[in-house]
Amino acid sequence: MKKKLSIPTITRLCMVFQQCDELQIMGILRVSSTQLGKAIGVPAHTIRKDINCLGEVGDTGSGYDVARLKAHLRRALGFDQIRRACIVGLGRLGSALMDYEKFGASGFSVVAGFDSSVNRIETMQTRMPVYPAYDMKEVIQREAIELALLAVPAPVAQATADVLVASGIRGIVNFCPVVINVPETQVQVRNINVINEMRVLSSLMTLGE
Amino acid sequence: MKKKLSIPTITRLCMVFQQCDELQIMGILRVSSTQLGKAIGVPAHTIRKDINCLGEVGDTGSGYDVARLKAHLRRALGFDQIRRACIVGLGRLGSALMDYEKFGASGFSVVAGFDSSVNRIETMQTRMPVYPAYDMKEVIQREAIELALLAVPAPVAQATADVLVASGIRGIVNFCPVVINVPETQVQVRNINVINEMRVLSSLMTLGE
DNA sequence: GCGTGTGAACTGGTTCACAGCG
DNA sequence: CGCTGTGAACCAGTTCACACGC
Repeated sequence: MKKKLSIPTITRLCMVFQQCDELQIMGILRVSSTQLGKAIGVPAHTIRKDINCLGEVGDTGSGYDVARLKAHLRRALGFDQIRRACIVGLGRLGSALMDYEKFGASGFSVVAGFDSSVNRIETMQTRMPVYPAYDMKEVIQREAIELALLAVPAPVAQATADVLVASGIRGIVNFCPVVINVPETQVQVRNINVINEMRVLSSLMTLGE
Repeated sequence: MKKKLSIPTITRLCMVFQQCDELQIMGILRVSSTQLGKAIGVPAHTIRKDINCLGEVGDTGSGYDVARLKAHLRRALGFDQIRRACIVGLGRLGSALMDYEKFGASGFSVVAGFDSSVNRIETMQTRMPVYPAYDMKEVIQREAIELALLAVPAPVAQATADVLVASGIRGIVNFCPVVINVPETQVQVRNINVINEMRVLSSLMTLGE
């Protein structure tokens, strides 16, 4: 029974996908909603509802076949093709991301880095091509890059995002602690705001729940 | 009219708090819900509802006094005292976080770093004290550290979290792509999962909305 | 008229309960 | 008997609409 996927559902299904990967590596063939729920920290009902959105996948009475579940998720979430990505802003965070080797195993291929400071680029020892900011549009189009990890200083975040949009990028993970404005029909955005998460955490700590 | 704060509400209020800071720096004294909403990317209704949870704060008809609003938020969210934090795991991400100077201006004081690799610690040039992992409990208690940024490799995340809990930590920002289990009544957790965010983004891109 | 405060309506996601199958 | 699939019940957060004050 196919249904439209809500964002919380998508988020959880992505985690289920990850779990399937790990289960497969461990050689486990079948898994129940209870086990999945435990692994990703949500009740079993929720998992079942979520998985149901993809149509019937489980064998009633005996859980899910890991390989089959993973295949369904791959198609439903669009993980068939690997996505070409770039990192914009090579300060501490940007270069940490550049060194993060897990991208490859996750269906992403980070093929370029950009920074406005030529010095920084020159002193950077890396196997990934790095370009000055003014080449952004050209490189993104030439390399068919679909998504960007935006890790520039907050004051230039919007301007940089504008260039990304003009370059035809389709998705942005925004690490800057400001809201960026993009045409929502063309470009998807996810925000990761470390300071805000810390503040929320701090509030939860004082509120005691 | 005081009400209990939901997590989405807290998240937005933290962003409003941040906005107040910036407005103050710019010397702006008053702000409307419309302006705030635009700045943090949510409709004005929502902002008003959120702010209302703190009791009456705005002057009917003429928006909010920035200083007063900020003061209310500070008290309601518990930003009076600065929180002592530590960074656990000094790989690329951990050390990037260590260099992130914005913490100070945000009410946090990062007073220690921990890593299991002694080599890494020795070759690290930094003004922040860095300790081997086996000193974690002792240092956390001695330094009265309340929260931790957990950036260790995924396989040791749970074990490390257990030590943090045993050390009496009160909050964890978990950067590892696994769910960590902690006694929820004592310790608050917020997860930041970069790979999962990228996957969600990718799904949204294929689903075209 | 603009902007806040707030109760009422609504929407949609989560939780429950149970039928059905291995 | 355990586990999935699913319709129904529930609940929470969001959105709306309007009264009141500047």
